[in-house]
Amino acid sequence: MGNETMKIPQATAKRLPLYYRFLNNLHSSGKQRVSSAELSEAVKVDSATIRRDFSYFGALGKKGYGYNVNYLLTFFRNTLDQDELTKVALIGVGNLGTAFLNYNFLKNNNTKIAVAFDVAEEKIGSAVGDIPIFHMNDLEEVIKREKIGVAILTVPSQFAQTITDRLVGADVKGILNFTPARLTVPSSIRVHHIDLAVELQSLVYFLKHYSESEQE
Amino acid sequence: MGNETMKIPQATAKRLPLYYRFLNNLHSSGKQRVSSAELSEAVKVDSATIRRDFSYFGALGKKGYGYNVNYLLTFFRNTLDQDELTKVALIGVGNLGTAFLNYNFLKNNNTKIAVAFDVAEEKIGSAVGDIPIFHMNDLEEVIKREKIGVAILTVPSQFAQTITDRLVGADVKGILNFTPARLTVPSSIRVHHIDLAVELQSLVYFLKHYSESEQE
DNA sequence: ATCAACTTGTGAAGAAAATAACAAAGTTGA
DNA sequence: TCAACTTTGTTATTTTCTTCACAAGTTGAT
Ligand SMILES: NC(=O)c1ccc[n+]([C@@H]2O[C@H](COP(=O)([O-])OP(=O)(O)OC[C@H]3O[C@@H](n4cnc5c(N)ncnc54)[C@H](O)[C@@H]3O)[C@@H](O)[C@H]2O)c1
Ligand SMILES: NC(=O)c1ccc[n+]([C@@H]2O[C@H](COP(=O)([O-])OP(=O)(O)OC[C@H]3O[C@@H](n4cnc5c(N)ncnc54)[C@H](O)[C@@H]3O)[C@@H](O)[C@H]2O)c1
Repeated sequence: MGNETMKIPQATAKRLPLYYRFLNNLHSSGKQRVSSAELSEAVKVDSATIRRDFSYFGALGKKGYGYNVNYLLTFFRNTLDQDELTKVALIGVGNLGTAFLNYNFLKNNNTKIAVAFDVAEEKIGSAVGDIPIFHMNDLEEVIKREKIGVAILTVPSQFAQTITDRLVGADVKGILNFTPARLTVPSSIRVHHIDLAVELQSLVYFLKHYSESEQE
Repeated sequence: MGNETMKIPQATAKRLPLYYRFLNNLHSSGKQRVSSAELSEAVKVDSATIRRDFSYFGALGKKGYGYNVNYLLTFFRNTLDQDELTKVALIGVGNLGTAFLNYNFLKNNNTKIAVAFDVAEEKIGSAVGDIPIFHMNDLEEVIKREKIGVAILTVPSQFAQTITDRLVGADVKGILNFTPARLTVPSSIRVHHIDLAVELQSLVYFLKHYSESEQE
């Protein structure tokens, strides 16, 4: 109930960046106020869930009025630490890695891919955009020097665990893992798996076994 | 309880492809039997959850023994329809789209990206690997001709909804959406959102607000 | 044969998340 | 100023998912 230090539910935490993005859209389009019902339509989350999510941070809205877009936006910018930059390393500049380097994660964003690593000699020393590519030999040194806190893993899966161990040793706290490998890490390290093949497979499973019925 | 037509929990369904993949690994490495505890260590899912998941399909294991890898593998191959190919279309052959086309989703897999679409003239008519790139003008015709059931969306977000409407019109039943747009679809269509920016943001949020505590 | 060691499958409990429903408060327009 | 309307914040309820814990069956060594 508005206690900033209280831990909010994980499900809520995962929706916050989504809310933030849509509030930015609303702001850009000049909208001054918004109701949970409107927001619900835009982000496809039940309006009661949205009100509940917001309520963990206190009373952000006004009865009979809704939410003030500017106020909410400022609030979330602070809550999501949008003004504090988290530097990210990308390991494995292949198909997927290159796509991420080319993409600008920085739009309305508090994260930046600052450095990349690979083992392919022809890539070392070059850069994608303004992101330099280093050799894996320099991993620990560069990560510590650049104060990298998060790594994106896009290497062949058989190397994922070894590299993870090195990242943990270099004090990286969070890993976004795109390889199919399930990583073993100390409990203080947070890993988010994004398993594209599993996503596609499970979509197909749902289509075959749940058709003509509910949406997720 | 072993009734094949019963709908299993969604959370379970999302884990099935993961189990299948690891069973394949075990099989390849010549393992004959496996316990829920071993599997748990490999896929990072609580062993009770694994036993519960399997139990929705009946009694697949043996007390005191565990599970027979071959039997389980065959069972899941059927359950996941691994022998029936689902053809997939990819829309938007840019950074991300090209990475997916280059990647072989087909390994141990029942899905295949069969066709791709774009609007950039220089890409039309060419191919990535064996996947031809068509013009968006031909979307409906090609999708119907090729009997495409699933689409992967990797276009700029402002075009996502319009293209989605066309996909729905062309009888596509499932969409894997990589754009930040939240799509409006009839309830018979299933959409899985993979929002990479949100994943990165929420990872950062967890690191700042949940550190020194539980894993996901 | 016997028995200690394993490991499943599941009932029961617990935890987390989503949704319903509505009193209370504020807004809007006449 | 007031009445009709809107919309929040929250309490209660429901749903979904996870985990515990253990009886019961199976194995494998002796
Ligand atoms: N591309 C996709 O669409 C896709 C889809 C699903 C999953 N994945 C997974 O993502 C990962 C990367 O896929 P990709 O298609 O980009 O592969 P890729 O082969 O194109 O790229 C891998 C890159 O990692 C580099 N690399 C190899 N060994 C390394 C090491 N020890 N240290 C650092 N870098 C090393 C390679 O030089 C290469 O640049 C794989 O694990 C793959 O399973 C990719
Ligand atoms: N690349 C990433 O790392 C990344 C990360 C997160 C999200 N995304 C999202 O994925 C989507 C694609 O990103 P990208 O980096 O590949 O972009 P991109 O610009 O490299 O590729 C987009 C492709 O879509 C094509 N296209 C444009 N309009 C089209 C239309 N009307 N119909 C069909 N094709 C059309 C373009 O010709 C281009 O080939 C975007 O919505 C982006 O927000 C990408």
